[in-house]
Order: sequence, then C-alpha cells, then structure tokens
Amino acid sequence: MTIPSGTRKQAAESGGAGAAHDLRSMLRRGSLFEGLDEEHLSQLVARGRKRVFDADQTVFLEGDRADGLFVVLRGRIRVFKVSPKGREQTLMTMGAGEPVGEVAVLSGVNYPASAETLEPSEALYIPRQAFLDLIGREPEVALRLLSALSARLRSFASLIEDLSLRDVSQRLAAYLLSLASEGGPEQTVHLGMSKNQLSAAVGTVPETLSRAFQQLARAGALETSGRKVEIRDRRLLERVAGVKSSG
Amino acid sequence: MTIPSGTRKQAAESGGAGAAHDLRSMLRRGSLFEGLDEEHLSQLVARGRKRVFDADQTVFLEGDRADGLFVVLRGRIRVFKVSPKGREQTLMTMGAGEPVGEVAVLSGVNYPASAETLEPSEALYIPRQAFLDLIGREPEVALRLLSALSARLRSFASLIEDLSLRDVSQRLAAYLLSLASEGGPEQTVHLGMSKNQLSAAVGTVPETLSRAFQQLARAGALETSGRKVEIRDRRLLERVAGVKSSG
DNA sequence: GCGCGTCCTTGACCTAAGTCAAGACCCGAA
DNA sequence: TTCGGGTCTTGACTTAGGTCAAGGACGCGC
Repeated sequence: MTIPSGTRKQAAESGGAGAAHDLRSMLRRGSLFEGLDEEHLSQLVARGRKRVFDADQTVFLEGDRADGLFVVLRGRIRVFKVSPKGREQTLMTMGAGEPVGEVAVLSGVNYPASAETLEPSEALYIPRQAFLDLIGREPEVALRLLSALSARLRSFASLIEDLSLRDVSQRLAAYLLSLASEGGPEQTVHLGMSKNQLSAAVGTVPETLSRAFQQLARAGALETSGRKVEIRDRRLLERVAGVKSSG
Repeated sequence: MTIPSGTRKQAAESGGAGAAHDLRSMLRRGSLFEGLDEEHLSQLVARGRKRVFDADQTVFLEGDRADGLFVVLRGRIRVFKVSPKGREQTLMTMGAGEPVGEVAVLSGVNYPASAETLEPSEALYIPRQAFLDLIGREPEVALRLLSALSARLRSFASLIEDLSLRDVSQRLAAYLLSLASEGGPEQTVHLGMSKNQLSAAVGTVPETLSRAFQQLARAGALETSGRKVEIRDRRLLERVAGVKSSG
C-alpha cells in the first residue's frame, strides 16, 4: 500500500565524473569509509554511480537480482518486508553514510527485502565486484563492515524481542525514546515519516498505532500534532517502554 | 523457566594442549575456518580453550561481559532473549563449526542475548583479541565471517517477517519444513528439542504450539509422537507455510 | 473560499493467541 | 508394581490487537 506500482518512477542517474570530489567527502562522513585513502575512494566513486531519488520512491524490491549495493549520501531509506496481504514491517531505516543491500552482495543473489526512500535522497550505487574488491584489499574496511553488520544484528535481535515479547504501547514508547535519545524530560521529536510508516516500523497497523498514541496521551506521557510528538513525561514513557539498557 | 539458576553448573575446561590436532580438524569442518592454514589454526587453538557442556546448560547470559566468542565443535547451542515475565524467544540455533557470540566481540562489550546448549556440546572459547588478530591478518576469514553474518541477518529478517506478518500455524509449518529441507513428500523429522523449546523458537507458548500441532494433524498434514513429527502431506504443509522461496 | 484527496482517527466487531488451571501421559526410581 | 516428577495437552476464559466501515481533519489546487 505504500508502494503503489504507479509510484515506481525511474531514478535519475549520473556518471562517475562531475561532482566526484563532493562524493568522496560525503562517503568519508559515514563510519564505513571514514579513514579510507584518496585512491581507493576515487576508485569506488569511479566504478559507482550516483542515483537521485524523490521521496517515497522504490530503491529495490525483495527478490530483485542484486548486482550491487547502495551507500546513502543524503536522505533516508527504509528497508521492509511485505506480507501477501500487503501489510509491511520495517526492518531498519538507514541514513547518510550507511550501506543498504550489502547483505545481498555478501551472501545470496537477490535482495532479501524491499527498500524505499522516506524523503528526497541520494545514494551511490556500487557494483558487487567493486565492493568485493575493496573489502578484499582493505582489511580496515572489512573490519568496519563487520562491526556495522554486528550492530545491525543487535538491532534486529531487539526488534525480534520486541515483536515477540512486548506489546504495541511498549514498542511505541521505546521507539519514541530512541528518537529522543538525549535531551531533557520535555522535548519535541519529529517522526520523520507518516503515521502509516511509523506503524510499519513499530510492527502494527495504523488503527492500533493511533490507539496506542491516544493511550499514552491520556496517561499524560505525550501530546501529538501531525508528525511531531511532544514528550511531556519522559520517565513515564521509559516506564512504559520497560527501560531496557543497551549493550 | 528453561534456565532455573540451579542448572547453571560450571562447564569443564581444558587447556590448549592435549587433543589439539583433533580440535584443528574440527574447526576446519566449519565453513568459517575451512581453508585456513595450519599455523593460524594452531595459534587459534593455542590461545583458545575447549569447554565441555552438558545438555541444557547456560553458555552465557544476556548482559554478561563478553571477552570472547565460542565456536561450536559438537552439539547445538541456542541463542535467545527472555522477557521480564520469563517468556523466551530463540533467535537462532548454532551447530558445529558455527560461531556464537561474535557480535559481542565485533561491536559492544556484552552479549546481546543468552545462550544455552540443547544437547551435550563442546565449544572452543576464543578470547576477543585472538579473534580480532586473526581476522585482521587473514582477509579470507574476515570475508567468510562477513558472509556468515549476512546469512544470519537474512534469517533474522525472515524471523521478523514471520513474527510480524504470519500466524503461529504458518510459522510452525515453515519451521518443520526447514527441518525437513529435502526429501520425499512423506518423511519423519526430529525436533531435536522439547516442545517447550520449540514454542520459543516459533515465537509462542507451549499451549498454543500444542493447538497448532493439533490443527495441522487434524488437517492431515502430519502426525506427532514425542519429539518426532511424521510429515504426511508436504504439499499441504507448504501451502500453510505460504511457500516462501528463499534467496 | 470551496472541493477533493490523503491521511488519520474512531467506533464496533471478531479472532488469534495468551493465561490459568486441571488433567493426561510418560518415564525412571524404588 | 506403584509412586512422583517432569512434560505435554485440553478446556474455559480473557484480551490485545487486527479488520471493516465511517467520519473527521488537514492540505492543496483551483
């Protein structure tokens, strides 16, 4: 429902030349390529292809043959699964500097989930072999990638835990707190996506999400207006979420 | 409930010497260290420590400080999360040659989940630094590890999908089929764990699991007896599971 | 300002699945 | 053989949360 086929426009492409310097510095910003030397970076950019996306545009679909991966340069991409009946479950949301679709490159031949943009975005598309060459040659990058995948594994594990062992209000509270991360007891957080998409991230349907919000609002934990949520009682929210300390 | 504290016996340990050759060939069996040369392997074994576990013994608990990882030599280890109320959700089950706890070594300082044996098992405990040294020095191993983590990410993603978008019968059917993997339309599969543990793997409670079995049995898809399940109608089971083709 | 479409909320309903409490079964020990 | 312990199943009940169908509310173009 979030990806009516009519919305699958073609993304703009641009060859390796042009703003190559720009690209390199953008890549460096992400933890993955942080300390990478000029030469390897240039090679990567030369063999890659920048792609520009509108908001809510499909990046790839589950099952598509994966000949490469994307590194987000700007914007946000959400990765999700779709049920036969059209319900969606978001697996993760990736921002600038983070890789998307590398799992398909490292094992298997097609993307294990679908991906779309949450806002106007740019990504560098890197062909499989170029990426494999790089990590084969630069152990440093391989190590960074290992730690990135580990972190993702952690977050998947906690999503599994949430879906299996906690109810919608708990998940919503936890999600909001993760957006709020630091800050005082009162604070405004921006969802950065539609309530529809939020429901997919939290693992429920819009109706139930709405009721969960209502419940938290009635309890005095927060107030909502559009895509903004004002946290009124952080402690309460933490109590609802179950205050899990991360490792 | 599966880990009453009284069960946390001390695992037997043995120094690097002794059956070192045995260990090396065992390690080579797993895909992770498959082609590794004798020297690196010896180092690994020298710096590691073999540990022997009974069935249903705790290997580590979520939150424990992680100074190293385990490589299963024999038996099976299941990794799981526990809710405040004591319900469990198993994340994965690892067999011979597979690493357990490497996520904690690669990112973060403590184990993100708990682990226990499903049967009498042996594992090589490898201290963090020994492992990091190895993958820093042997790009081949790093690559293998990357592909192992990718595969795990895939399986986590599909567990998330299952928990969020499919019901218990579907999950059970899919699980049984994954155990049956190949083979004719009629076939006996061994669960290799108690129904209690199976319910944690499938993401439910024993009562509901029991009813799901009953339902599938009444439909003629299978028959159960103890820890064995006889598949009577594979097609039907596949239809229930939703026949997901893997990538 | 008006009308329309999209997104969000609300209400009423229904069903999957969790809880609680017995019982049945199996097995090993005495 | 009988007792006692786990483990599994069954039944009756409750509830979270999904579904369906209307309404609102907001934003945008005209």
